Amino acid sequence: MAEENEQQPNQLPAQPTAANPERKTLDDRAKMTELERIRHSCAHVMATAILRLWPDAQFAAGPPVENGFYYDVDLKHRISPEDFEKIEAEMKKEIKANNVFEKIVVTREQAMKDSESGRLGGLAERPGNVSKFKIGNLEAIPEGEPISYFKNGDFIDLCAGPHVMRTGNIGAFKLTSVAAAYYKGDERGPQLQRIYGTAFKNKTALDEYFKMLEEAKRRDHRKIGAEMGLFAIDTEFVGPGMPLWLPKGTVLVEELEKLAKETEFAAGYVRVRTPHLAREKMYQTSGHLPYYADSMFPPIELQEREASDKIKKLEEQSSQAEQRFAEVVAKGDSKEEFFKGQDFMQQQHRLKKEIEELRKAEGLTPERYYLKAMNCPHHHRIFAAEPHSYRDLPLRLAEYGTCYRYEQSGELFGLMRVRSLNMNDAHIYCTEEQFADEFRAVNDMYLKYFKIFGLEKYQMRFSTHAAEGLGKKYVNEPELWKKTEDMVRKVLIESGINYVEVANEAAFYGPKIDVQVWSAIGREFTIATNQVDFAVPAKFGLTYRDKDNSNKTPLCIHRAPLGTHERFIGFLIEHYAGNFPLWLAPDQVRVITLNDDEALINYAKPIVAELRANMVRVDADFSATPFKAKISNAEQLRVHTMLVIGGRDMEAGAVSVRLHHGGPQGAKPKAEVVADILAGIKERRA
RNA sequence: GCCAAUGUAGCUCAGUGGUAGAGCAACGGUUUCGUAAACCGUAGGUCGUCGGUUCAAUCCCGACCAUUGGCUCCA
Repeated sequence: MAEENEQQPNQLPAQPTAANPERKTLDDRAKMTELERIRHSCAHVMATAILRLWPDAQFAAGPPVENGFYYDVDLKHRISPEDFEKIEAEMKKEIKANNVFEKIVVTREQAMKDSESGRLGGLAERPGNVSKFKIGNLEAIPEGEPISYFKNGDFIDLCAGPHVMRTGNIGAFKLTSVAAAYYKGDERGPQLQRIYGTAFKNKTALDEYFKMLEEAKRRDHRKIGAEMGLFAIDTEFVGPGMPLWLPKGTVLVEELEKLAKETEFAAGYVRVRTPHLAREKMYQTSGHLPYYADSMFPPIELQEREASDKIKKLEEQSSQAEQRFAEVVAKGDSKEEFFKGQDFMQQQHRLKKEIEELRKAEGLTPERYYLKAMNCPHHHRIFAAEPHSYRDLPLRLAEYGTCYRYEQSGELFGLMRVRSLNMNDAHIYCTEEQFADEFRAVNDMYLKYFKIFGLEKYQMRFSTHAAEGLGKKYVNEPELWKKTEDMVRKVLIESGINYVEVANEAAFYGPKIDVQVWSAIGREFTIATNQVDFAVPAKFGLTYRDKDNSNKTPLCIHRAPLGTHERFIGFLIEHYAGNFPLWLAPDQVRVITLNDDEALINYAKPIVAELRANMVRVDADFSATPFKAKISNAEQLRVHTMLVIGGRDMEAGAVSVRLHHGGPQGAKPKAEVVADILAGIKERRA
């Protein structure tokens, strides 16, 4: 299904994610590296160990993954990290035994029989404990493909291999975590326990891996964000997933917006602004509600229309009945009073029911407003606000729009996955003839940005629809799908962009191209997106007047090359490990005097003033604090450029430059230094 | 939302069934120094929240909230 282009060396190969293990072909398996074989074998050893401790365990799938391996197990006992030591001890025994991984080719009938007896994925036959997941795996093997077992010691597993020769070939391993996972990744299916581990050729490589993880933690955007005072997430008062940008983080936000505004202005975009809310009708019309409602915050409901006199009258009667009932209850407890009370109660009940029915009949359902989860419908209404001629097209509407998405609680992740987000959004309305050029221009813009940020490790992913999703996941326009997908593919091929094509991942309104990047800890994210929309403009009745005086529906390109501030900045923090280039650095320059000598301060002050007058983010440390400490403070803040001033500099009309992480650069004439700083910012030097 | 782990001062972390400590940061003072951390002192905590067990809970138990690692989902 995934059709792969040639990979550039700087791009990662497309990999099935842990979530969606594509069934490997025998060809793929033959290509498994030695490390992957070690890890796959280690998964078998782990299963062996788990069975010795809990013989009734049922195993599903246990492949090698990017940094190790896992095995999904169904087991009554909840495996927790406390159990790891026990399991690892059993694993060590199995490795020490140095059992051979023996391949046994069998018939489908034999495999089915061994599944039913519980033998597969077990140490022995387990009557009454059918290897149910192995049956599922067996059924997934195409007719004609050979069926094999791998056996180490008593453990026999349905497995196509390949493995290492002996369990003793597994050099070093460690169990790392336990998680819930659905069988075959299907939410509706049974939930299994997924035990993760990792394995390497030897202990040194294993230690190196954990050292690397520690390194990665150090550049985690959540850690650096706190250290540098970039953002805060106040879950108690603001809410989870809704970051607050602190002053220094706001610098990053505004620098990115500045970059986007300049770039988009040059590319012929116009800017618009839209509210954060819209009526329910907006999302009914756009078609988002049926596809997207789960990801949106629940609506704000307003009672806008007034009820009819008839309802008002009934409501009055109802409240009177309620009052009388209360009076009766308060008065006494005679039989007569009791029945009277019953009457009022029944009366009220009847009235309420009648009122409810009337409200429904009169269409008095409350008016609903939704927080916008995307900007496109608003932009569509901007298009609709004025009549358009083919001469106006392409019309490129840009906005850093604020959106709100109700992401599931377990999905939130620092700045990378949030509930309030600012999107580098724009919608390009164009004719079919203009489409290819516009689409290409958008791709060029991506590449321009990536160059500025030195972004080298990314993957372009072209997501197309799947026929079986038409009318459900995707708008039911089979011909339009084909046509637009062909157009996009053509542009991609023509512009020589390397990409991976993935079926059944498109937006509901059209195919898209996502740019995937990886966070410091290896998690994958879409950093930018570019989508074609051939469906929604028509739903809003958007048209332009063409040359032949007919009304036509424009195509729409959604694009967000800088993604969202939240994710993009989260990514940049990790990309630069907090050591931002001068133009982005929240603290660009700090002027530091050797001591608090008045002459030095008087020499330094005009330099600070000149830089500030040129919009440089500069501050000064003229304090009596020991000089080395002043340097250290500035380094810890990650101030990009430190201008150090002592007596020698003053006499020479110079300043000594020190760069964060770059060390002392020596003394230079102050005018030269100032000019260089200003140029570096203006050029957005790396 | 699901599974698991975690939650002690602004940060990094100790700690105990008898109502809490260290380093850094902050604040006050001393210190006058050429490229990553001077010295002394002060202040700072309902030990995530709520409930339970107990004479007594930060510690044991439960629920909830949040974060983290995964799953599902996604910019």
